[in-house]
Amino acid sequence: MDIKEAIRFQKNLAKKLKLNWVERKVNLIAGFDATYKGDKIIGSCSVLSFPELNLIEERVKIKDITFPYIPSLLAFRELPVFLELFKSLKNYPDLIIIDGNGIAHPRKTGLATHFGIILNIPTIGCAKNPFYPVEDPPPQRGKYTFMKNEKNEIVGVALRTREGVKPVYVSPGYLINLEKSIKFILNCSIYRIPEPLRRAHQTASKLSLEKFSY
DNA sequence: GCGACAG
DNA sequence: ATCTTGTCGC
Repeated sequence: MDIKEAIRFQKNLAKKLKLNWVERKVNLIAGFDATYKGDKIIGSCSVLSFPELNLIEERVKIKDITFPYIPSLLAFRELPVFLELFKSLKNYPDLIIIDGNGIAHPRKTGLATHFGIILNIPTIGCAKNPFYPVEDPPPQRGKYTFMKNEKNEIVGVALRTREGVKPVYVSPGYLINLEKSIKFILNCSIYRIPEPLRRAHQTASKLSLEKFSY
């Protein structure tokens, strides 16, 4: 898969995009994150109960890096590890939060959206930095400002998950709308980063510190 | 052509 | 993302 093929793949993938949330009970939410160590990528997944946010299951997986980091093509770098992690889960999550963007992406197929379409599961993108410029929201928890793409369409928000702390950048991934995405991210957040993601990140970075991690 | 640009 | 410990402050 080269760059041109990847972009073509995304354009085709975008045809399958759906953002309708089917109302139902959410009991398990999983977070997926990745960190890097030399020529390896360490993927991690944490499954938490909702709304209690207790850790139910956790998986980690180390693989060789097979694609460079190119903005807008992050999925081709991180998705392989995530797919393996997902298959290894014994507890099937009702919703997934991904460290990255959903439709806040030039072709509306950020990592979270790509992931959701491939696995046919609801996903939300939650990034630590914005893909598009966005105004900072008021300092109170729960406040947000809209993020627009190059066509001036609203594709996400800068959301304050904690009083006076830098916001996170939320965009729907697949099978969920923006309002529900905001609601779930807020209900999962104790600190700045929503718990499922925070736990996955902790586990991945902890493993990357091991002397022998292959 | 130049600068921007998730992890 | 990564190179990296302690420290100041709510």
